[in-house]
Amino acid sequence: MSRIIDPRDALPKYYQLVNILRQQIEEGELTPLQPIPSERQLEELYNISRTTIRQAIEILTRQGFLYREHGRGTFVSPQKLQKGLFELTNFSEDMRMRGLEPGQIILDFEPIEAPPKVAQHLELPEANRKVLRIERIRLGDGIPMGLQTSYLALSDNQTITRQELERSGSLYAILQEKFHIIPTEADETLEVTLATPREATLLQVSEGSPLLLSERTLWSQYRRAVEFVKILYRGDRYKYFLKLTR
Amino acid sequence: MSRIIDPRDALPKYYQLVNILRQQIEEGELTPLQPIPSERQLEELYNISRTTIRQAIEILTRQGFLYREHGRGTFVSPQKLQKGLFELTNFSEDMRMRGLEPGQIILDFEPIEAPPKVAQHLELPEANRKVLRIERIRLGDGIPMGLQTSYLALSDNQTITRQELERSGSLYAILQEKFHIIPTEADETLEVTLATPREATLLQVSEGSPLLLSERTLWSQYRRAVEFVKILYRGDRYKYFLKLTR
DNA sequence: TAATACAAGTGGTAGTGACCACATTACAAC
DNA sequence: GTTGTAATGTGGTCACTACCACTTGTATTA
Repeated sequence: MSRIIDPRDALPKYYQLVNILRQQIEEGELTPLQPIPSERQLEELYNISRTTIRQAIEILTRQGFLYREHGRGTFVSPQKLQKGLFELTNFSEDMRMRGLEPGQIILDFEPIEAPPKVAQHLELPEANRKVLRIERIRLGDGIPMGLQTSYLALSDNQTITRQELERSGSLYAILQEKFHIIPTEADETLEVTLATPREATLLQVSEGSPLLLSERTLWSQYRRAVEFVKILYRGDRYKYFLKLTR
Repeated sequence: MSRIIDPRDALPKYYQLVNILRQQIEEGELTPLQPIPSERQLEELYNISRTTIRQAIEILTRQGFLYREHGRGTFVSPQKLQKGLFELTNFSEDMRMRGLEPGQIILDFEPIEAPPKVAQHLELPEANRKVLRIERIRLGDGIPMGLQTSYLALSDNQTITRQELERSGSLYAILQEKFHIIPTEADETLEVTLATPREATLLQVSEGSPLLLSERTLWSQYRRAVEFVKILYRGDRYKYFLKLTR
């Protein structure tokens, strides 16, 4: 990582500065509660305009790395506020963040007619309710963590094969690389349920064990509903992390 | 709500524009999936600079009201993405959003020595571990929804009385009005547990019923840990809503 | 007819300059 | 010593300008 801003770089200058500052924070060069150089000083340091600098600081502030105090300066956040920022993550990322190796067992992979509830969440027209149903056991270090059922709303010319999913492991990666669909927003609900006999067997818990049920509707960058996904997490193994801001 | 930007207004211009646009969206004057006027047109319309306009649109975009497409324009989000934006809410706000009348029964209100786990989350020094413990049953339309235990880290000169809490109902309102402490960020975890006999009685469920356990550490605008709060929600009555972005 | 090139309009990036609001410090006046 | 004040430095707001990247529609060309 370079420490200067290169105008010829394809990366915008403000983003180059974001990277430089974040690196300095992560490497401890800038330490928590200490002020970073003022905006005018950064102008001098990197030979870029204040507009650009403010754009970079705004991003790092929103991400929780920095905080500003009017009239005093811009400061590095305590670590507590730096990591685990609330972001839209998929299961694999989630597991890796917890230090576990993600894995999966594909139980089902077939196109079906969407059930009413799924059709409603995906806002499918009556005419075409074909969705791809994928059911998987999700593993962390080889141990079942959750049972995931995805319903994908894809166009007729967008197809995914079971082999692709087995190879890649991440649905989101396939969506992005193959169809340029980027998951940008999601609605999610969390609630408690009890394991049915089938769920209990698959998750290796006893029948009636408490589970954490997450239901999520995923939206692409074009504001189109892409996926409705249900995940049943083992109540004894899974804890949900959030970071809230106002 | 005025439809023009007043330079003499104490409110910054970009924020006045935010209000104008949001009102137009909420009143249906700007409809979902339709483009709003381009940045150059807004310059003409309101006689403000593009810098200011972009600042306003950036806010509405982040809040989910608008989305931008490079080379095409800026558009109003489908309703789905407008409401229930992910924000830090307190119990009262949460209940009202669900159309329920919030209520409470105060079970405990006393200063105590913080238990180790609480002290750790609040990052209390060994020397002073006094916290205010408040235990409440939270009601929605008179029915128990959750059992909440708060631990407040207040300075010696910051005191809250039980009467104040009974009158106001909202701890956050008191913190803000009396001490100018604004809750800005929080870490939260969600998991599943089973009701102990005491919890079962208080929540009017049977012993061993599944509950949703939320643990939250709250931070002020000055990056100081203010509150550690545990809420046990009835598994059969409560569903947690989120909106995720990336 | 189909492919290509161009022009116009959109948001994205960047610089400059100005002034305001707020916090802190140093210093003078009391 | 305490108080008030001015200077300085910080982030916050705003205007104006320029050019780039991307999308779309239209005209041109093969």
